Amino acid sequence: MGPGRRAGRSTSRNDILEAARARFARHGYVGTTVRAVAVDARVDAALVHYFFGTKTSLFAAAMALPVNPADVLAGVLTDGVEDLGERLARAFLRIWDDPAAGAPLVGLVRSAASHDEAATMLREFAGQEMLARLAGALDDPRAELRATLVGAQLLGVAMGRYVLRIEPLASANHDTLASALAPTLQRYLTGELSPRDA
Amino acid sequence: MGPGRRAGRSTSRNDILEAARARFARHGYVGTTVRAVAVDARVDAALVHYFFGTKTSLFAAAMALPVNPADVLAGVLTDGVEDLGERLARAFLRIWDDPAAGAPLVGLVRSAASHDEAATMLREFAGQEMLARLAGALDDPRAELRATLVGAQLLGVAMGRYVLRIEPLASANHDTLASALAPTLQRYLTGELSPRDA
DNA sequence: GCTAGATTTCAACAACGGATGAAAAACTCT
DNA sequence: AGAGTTTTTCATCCGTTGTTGAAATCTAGC
Repeated sequence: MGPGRRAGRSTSRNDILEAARARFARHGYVGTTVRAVAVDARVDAALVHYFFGTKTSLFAAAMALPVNPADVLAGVLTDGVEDLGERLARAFLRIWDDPAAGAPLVGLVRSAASHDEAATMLREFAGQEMLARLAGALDDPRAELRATLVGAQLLGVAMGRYVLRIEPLASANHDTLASALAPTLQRYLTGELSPRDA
Repeated sequence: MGPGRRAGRSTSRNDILEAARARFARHGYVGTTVRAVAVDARVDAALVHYFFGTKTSLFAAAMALPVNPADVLAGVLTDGVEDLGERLARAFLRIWDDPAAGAPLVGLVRSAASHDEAATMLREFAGQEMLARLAGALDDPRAELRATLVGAQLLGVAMGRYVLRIEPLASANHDTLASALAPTLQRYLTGELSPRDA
């Protein structure tokens, strides 16, 4: 093709971002190469560096979410604690089932498993930001443990349904799943943690 | 040091295995290099290949579990379905809290997130072997969905407590956690999946 | 049309990773 | 003691990766 700018408006920056999101979601941070992203975007590898500098900042740019989950959580928390389990389950599934938000999240989780920087990213974000806020809304001596139990259940669904795609969980109906999860979350949030408490 | 065999009995093969387990558990398959394993084992990189051939078979050897979880599950399943949630939760935590079995499992999960071969390994093993057996013990039209819900909850605990080490889940007491999880698992196994079923 | 800036490829480098072949040293068995 | 086997390092190969510098081509403002 030869060097030099192409005629017309350039979509390269966006092509690269989309290709990067797909790669990171499928192969994680370490398993994704700048060159492979460039091939997917039909672009030279140097262009990736021209737009984004280093691989790490490309990752950061690609993992930027269209919605801020902390805001979604804040919205869910305003309506009190009574139906919280149900509303939480539905909001969670809605975000993850949306490809625009789901792909970066899958990439983040995949990368967090084997890349320290991504793990820190996820921990600070999900841990400090979201779990702390959830625990703050609870008013219970074991609020933090309750919040992490909720987090563990949702993380498990994220792994099984969206990352590993285990059937029939991966294809399960949105409502069916929400109904199954809601009582679990509600018990972790406000119910008796151990049967002997009753 | 110079080439040639060292005096006395050699522990190198085992040193390499232990170093590999630790590396795979911390950095996953892709993030672990044969050279780093060799350094940890205080051995030349070529020796790793001498003993284990390829990196993939080193991984397979390092991920071999001291106990077969499928057997543990079979044992748990013999005593009927009444207290199954409680027994399942305890057996799960017992295995993962044991370092000898826990390290390979953490390595497997970490690697599964970003390495296709490890993902297949985990899927075939946990999916076909364990979830199918669990579903088979259930006698319910939605047995498979129930089994994967149990799997998702346990996978979430594995990720949060052992892989990402999110507090206070990571340091939570064994019994406290088992008590909190047992009702969830029991409901997924034999309870009403959706509140409207009642 | 000229000039400044933006976009694009090419070529290359330095580091790293998995893997191999050869040679050296120790052990085993007769 | 000698032959064969096992363990060990060294040197090296070859492919891959992140990254950079230079040059070429297009667009925009004057």
